[in-house]
Amino acid sequence: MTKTRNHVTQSERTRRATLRDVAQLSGVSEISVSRVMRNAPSVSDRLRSRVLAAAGELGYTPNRLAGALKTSSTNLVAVIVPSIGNGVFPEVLDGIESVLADAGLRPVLGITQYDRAQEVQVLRDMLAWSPMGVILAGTDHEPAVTRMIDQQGIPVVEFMDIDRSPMQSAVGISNVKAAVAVADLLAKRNYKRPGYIGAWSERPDRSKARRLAFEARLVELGIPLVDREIASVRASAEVGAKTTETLLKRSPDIDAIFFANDDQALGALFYCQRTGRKVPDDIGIIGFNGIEIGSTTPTILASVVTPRFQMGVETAKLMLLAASDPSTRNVIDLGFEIRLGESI
Amino acid sequence: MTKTRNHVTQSERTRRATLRDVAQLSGVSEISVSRVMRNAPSVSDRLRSRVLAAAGELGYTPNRLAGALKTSSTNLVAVIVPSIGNGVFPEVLDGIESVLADAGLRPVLGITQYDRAQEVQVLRDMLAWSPMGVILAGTDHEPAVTRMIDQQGIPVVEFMDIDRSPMQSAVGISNVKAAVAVADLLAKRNYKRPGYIGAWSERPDRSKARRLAFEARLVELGIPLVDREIASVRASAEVGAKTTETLLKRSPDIDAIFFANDDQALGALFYCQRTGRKVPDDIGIIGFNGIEIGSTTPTILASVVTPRFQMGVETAKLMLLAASDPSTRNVIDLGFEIRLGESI
DNA sequence: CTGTTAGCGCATTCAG
DNA sequence: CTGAATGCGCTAACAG
Repeated sequence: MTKTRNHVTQSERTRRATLRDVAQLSGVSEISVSRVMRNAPSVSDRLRSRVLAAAGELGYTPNRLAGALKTSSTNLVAVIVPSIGNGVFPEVLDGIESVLADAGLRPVLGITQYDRAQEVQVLRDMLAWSPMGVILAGTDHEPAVTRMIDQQGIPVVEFMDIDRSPMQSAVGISNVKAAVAVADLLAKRNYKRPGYIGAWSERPDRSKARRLAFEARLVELGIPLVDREIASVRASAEVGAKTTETLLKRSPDIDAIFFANDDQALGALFYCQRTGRKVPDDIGIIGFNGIEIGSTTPTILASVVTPRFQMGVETAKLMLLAASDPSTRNVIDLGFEIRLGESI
Repeated sequence: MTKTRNHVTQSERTRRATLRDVAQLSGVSEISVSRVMRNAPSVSDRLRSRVLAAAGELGYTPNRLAGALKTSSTNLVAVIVPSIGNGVFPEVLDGIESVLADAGLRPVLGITQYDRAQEVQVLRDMLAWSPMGVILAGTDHEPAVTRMIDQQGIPVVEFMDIDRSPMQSAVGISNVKAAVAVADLLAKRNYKRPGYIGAWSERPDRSKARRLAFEARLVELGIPLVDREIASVRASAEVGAKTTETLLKRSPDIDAIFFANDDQALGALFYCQRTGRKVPDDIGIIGFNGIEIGSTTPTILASVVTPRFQMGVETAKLMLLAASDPSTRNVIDLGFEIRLGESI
């Protein structure tokens, strides 16, 4: 009669309800409760309602650890990004989360601080939870990353740039194309002495790839780069002002600057305003990312506008697709748009 | 001799290695492998190295689902915030993650879109994973939230404001004190006709509480609020410019505006600059949060600077403390600082 | 220091 | 449509 379970000595008040509790209260088998909770087919309405009543009474919540152990599949998605405090990743994450949430999936967050070794660590830790998929920033990873993901046999979607070929699928823009487009724009606007400013020692590498493409194109156009300045610290408006000052002091004849990000570009814009340099007459400024504030400044900031939220959305959609069809191999180029603004 | 496990029919190539595999290869018991993997005490160096060799060879990774099912404890922390795309939360999250990561804990992300019902849903879903703790934004939640967390008996830390009493512990600033300080500042600077601008229909409630405290204090000071404008959409610089235009058209004699956020305040600053209004001579502007760009504008934006990264750090630290001592009940007031800038 | 036993809570067989 | 048996992979609690 009574189930073989007499060690009910421990304080029952605090114990979480299980399938068995619901089964006993409603007088059905555990498996029937399981079926009801999962909305599995083949359950009579009568049984269903009895079970739901009992579950409600006990405040039963399925223990996903147990379910996942059995099925070895979870609704967790490992999302690994280099940073989160500022910059572009929060907006991408927002897009990712909005799609995942609608599909009943949960992002588990990992941050690498732009450190490839940390990416491996974080991924290893997350894979121990058997996530149903992995989302990574960039397409440049340690071999161990590829190996570990292959071994688990789960989908992976990489987002940001699509200049390298991804492990499976990727969503992003071509940084090379963007760099070329900016160089072409500078040429078209008759700038002759271009400069470049970056930050954070060009972490991640894709910003360096972008710069190299920019410089290469300038050479082709016959207006080679005059000078560049790469800050060692993270990008910010203040750093933008400082690097601009440094660069212009060293190479006063620079007539346009391409910035690796809008934070620095805005700092430069304000710096020029304070020091009486006319933008774009004395110096042209163009940034990267197209952050919102730049479109409201008295001199609207020129910038390469990247579709960050949408990038997250498409990334998550691709994850969903790959979940239902593991053979999915897509590369989605979302393209970019150049906001000309008034600073170039 | 051979373990009772002869259904090794399924493709072995793809199966993930388990404790048993490592145990068999290294010729020890499963529990010994377990102890080695967890760095448990009482393991001889010889055994340890043998096990590690075998584990390495097999590429063994512990399955945390199984471990967690057994111990009913995880290294997951549910982190639930209203939004992530912009604003203050990414920076707080950054602080949270940095501390959690060092402690071997992983944030699982939930986003509520400022919807209390969604907060309940998301929390319920996350609790099914038996997180070791919960971190929530704000101190205003559905009763179900409190009930569910109490029932699980896990620590919860709330961050942002500390004007209400928290479920257990909280980290943040007093929005009331901040509002009073701004009102006092306006009085001291001899502004007589103050206005207020907010956005997003005052979601979350704490921004409304801040406004009400601001208005109440103004009455005490004898300079009651002249007019206010609350946008229904999310805050942005563009919205800041528009709401400012609306407000000033309706109440042209306003001589200072307190903004619910710096995005709108910056938009206002640029708007005034474009339309020839002198800041702060014609109109004073003060924002909220102290975002970095505001400190580099030609007219430096006055703002209430909130310690967002540190808020995340202290929140996570409190979570760690509560994990080791469940009786922890702390409220940490991080305070704020008013950056006077040049706009007020 | 090392091993044996016995589940954690659920879902996949396979029978009725 | 419903149920009984079995084990996912790991680890506490005990031996030895």
